[in-house]
Formats: sequence, C-alpha cells, structure tokens
Amino acid sequence: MQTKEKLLLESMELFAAYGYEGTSMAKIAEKVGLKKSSLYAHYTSKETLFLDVTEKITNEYVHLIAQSIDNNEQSSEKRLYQSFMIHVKDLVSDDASIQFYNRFVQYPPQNLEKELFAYLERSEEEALRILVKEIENGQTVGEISKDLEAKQIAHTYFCLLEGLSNEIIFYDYPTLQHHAERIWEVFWRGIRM
Amino acid sequence: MQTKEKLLLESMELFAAYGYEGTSMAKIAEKVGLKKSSLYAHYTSKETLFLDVTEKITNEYVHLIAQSIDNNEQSSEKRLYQSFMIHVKDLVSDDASIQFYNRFVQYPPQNLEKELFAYLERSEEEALRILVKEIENGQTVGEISKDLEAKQIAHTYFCLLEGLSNEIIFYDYPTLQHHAERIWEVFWRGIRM
DNA sequence: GTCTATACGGCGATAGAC
DNA sequence: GTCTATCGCCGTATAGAC
Repeated sequence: MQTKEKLLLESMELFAAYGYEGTSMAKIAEKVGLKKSSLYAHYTSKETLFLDVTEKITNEYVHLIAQSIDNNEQSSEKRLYQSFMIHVKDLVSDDASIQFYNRFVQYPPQNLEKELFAYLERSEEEALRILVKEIENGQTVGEISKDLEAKQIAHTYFCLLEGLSNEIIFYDYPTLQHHAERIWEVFWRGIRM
Repeated sequence: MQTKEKLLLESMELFAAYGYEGTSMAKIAEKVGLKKSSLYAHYTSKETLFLDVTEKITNEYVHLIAQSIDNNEQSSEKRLYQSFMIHVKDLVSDDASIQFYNRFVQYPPQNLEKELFAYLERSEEEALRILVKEIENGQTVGEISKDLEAKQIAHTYFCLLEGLSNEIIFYDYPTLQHHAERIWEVFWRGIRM
C-alpha cells in the first residue's frame, strides 16, 4: 500500500477513536511508522489531512448504504431488515469508518465545521434518497403502510441506527445484535401494512 | 452565585460544545471572569473539574427523566409522549447539560473513560428503570402491547431520543419538533395495543 | 481567592541534510 | 520522501505577592 493511502487509513482510525483534538500528528506518524515531520511531505496541514479523510469516508458511507440495500432478499421487509443488520454488524465490529462518520456528524471540530458540513450534507441527502426509494417500493407492493410518508419512515430508520451507535460503548456484540433485532421488531410493527 | 458553582456551570457548557480536549482552562477562566491560575484555587486539575461536572450532570439527567414522566397527563400514551417531547425540546433549545450527557456517553475523553463510565452506568440504569416502570403500567392498563418486553420498548425509546439528538446539527427547532412527532407516530404504532 | 510571572511539555509546522 | 533539529505557540500546572 502507498504511504499516502496508509496515512489516510491510519489517521482515520485515530480520529474516529480519539477525535480531532485528541489525535496528534505525532501519534499518526507513529502508527504509520514515520516521523511526524515526514507527514508534511504528503499533507500541508493536519486540517487538510482530516478533510481528505472526511471526503473519502462520506463517499464510502453512501456506497455502504446503497450496497446494503441492494441485497438478494425477496421482500421489502427483508431487504430493509438485512440492510439494518448489516449496518449494526459494522457498528459492533468496530468499523472505524462508521465511527468516524457518526462522530463528526455530531461533533465537528471547531474551525472546520463549514468544510465538514459541506461533505456531510451531501452524503446525508444521498443516503436518505436511497432509503426513501426502497420504502416507496415497499409501499407500492403493499408491504408498508401508505399512511406514513416514506421520508418520515426513512428518518426514523436512520434515527434508530444512530441511536444504536450510541450504545456500542455499553454492550457487547451479541447483546447489541439482539437489542437491534428487538428494536427492529418495534419499528416494523410501526410501518407495516 | 458562588464562584465554584459558576465554574461548574460555565465549564459544563464549554465541555458540551467543544469537548474535553477542545476546552482549555484559559477559555473556562475567561468565561467565568477569572485568570486561569485562579481556577486552581477551586480545583486541583482539569480532570477533577471535569469529573465533578460529570457527577452533577448524571444526577440531573436522572432527575429530568423522572420529572418529565411525572406529568399530569391521564393516559400512558400521553405521559410517554409528553416526556419524549420535553426531552426533544431540551435538545433543540440548546440545553447544554443534555448535550454534555450525550456527548460524553458516546465519546469519553482518553484516560478518563473508567471514572466517567462509573457515573454513566449508574444513571443509564436508573433512567431505564424509570421508563420501564411507566411502560409496564401502560401494559397493565391495556394501552401498550404485551407482546413486547417493557425493557425492549424502553430501549427503543431511548434509542430514538439519542438518534434525534444526532440531528440537531442539521435542523432548526420547528423542523426537528415536527420530525420528532412523526417518529413518535411510528414508535407508537409499534407498541400500542 | 485572585493576581502576575513562570516552568515545562506537547502541539503543529518548517528548514535543510541526505 | 524521510530524517534530525528547531521554531513559536499554547496547553496544564505551580510559586509567591497581595
């Protein structure tokens, strides 16, 4: 792997775990196996490095949502459930890119809010669009109630995923997965025909 | 107000907004109206100040949950809805203590994880206990489905609140409130008799 | 209890040799 | 592109006068 790629990956993991201010260029350098001054041969500043990571992660996020929905399940219910559980699996398996995304959506570092927001707004809209499409499909085939707006349902879906992401810290994999299944049960009862 | 009280309050607001590493003793001092060296007459370190804030906030959090449930509505549905919307109102009205709580539940500062966790575990359990009690009551009087466990429903409830807290950054008050009402609709459909 | 002054370390970033 | 050396700044924290 190229040094620059490695730099993006390793710094992303540190940012996800310790935040922007909690991650120093020295720590990144150590993880990559360089001296910190060498990092500046690849990036002119910590800020530009962070924003490059952000760009990469927001693109991956949209891709992940699209792919998880595009599974081989027959019914809309099963497709949505599969997608939901894939996301949960990524959460609990310590997927750093998901953690990076969730962390900085909520708590952008000072002075970088504007640039960050530009990336995140784009990906949030795109992810919502993908989900709304699938839900409308479920409404058309008569699986999902037409009393609710597709957008409203999609918002609830993401809201639950984000809520679940907050609980990783308290529970282990089997517990959270079980928990996610119970939450899905409540959600599905809420939107089914 | 005593200096020490003011110190707790003002530093809490800064921690909530900018995180632990993002908040310096100098900034806290400036907000309180002191020089930063004077803070050390009240607290021996930034860490002990932060942990004192944490203790205060976790106590307040449990109190808030208890109080919001203890409203004058007649039905279980209305009591739970009221409580949900009070929490949402606090979220959108920039209630710093709620933001402090949510932020550090998810992203504890390095080296303080253990101490923080001790406080948070206690308050999370207590808050869950309070909600479970109200839900069981709703099941007894026949408003809420007995097909679901009360604990499972309570978890979903908190999960939605936490998910909603993630969205403050994107929406204004009326939008988020409307959004919360729509989410409640889905939730209630999911748990009602 | 609050101030001024200061210690000391870590931070992001740069210069220049190889 | 990576290194050593170094800069200037800001972080937490302390000493001592008032």
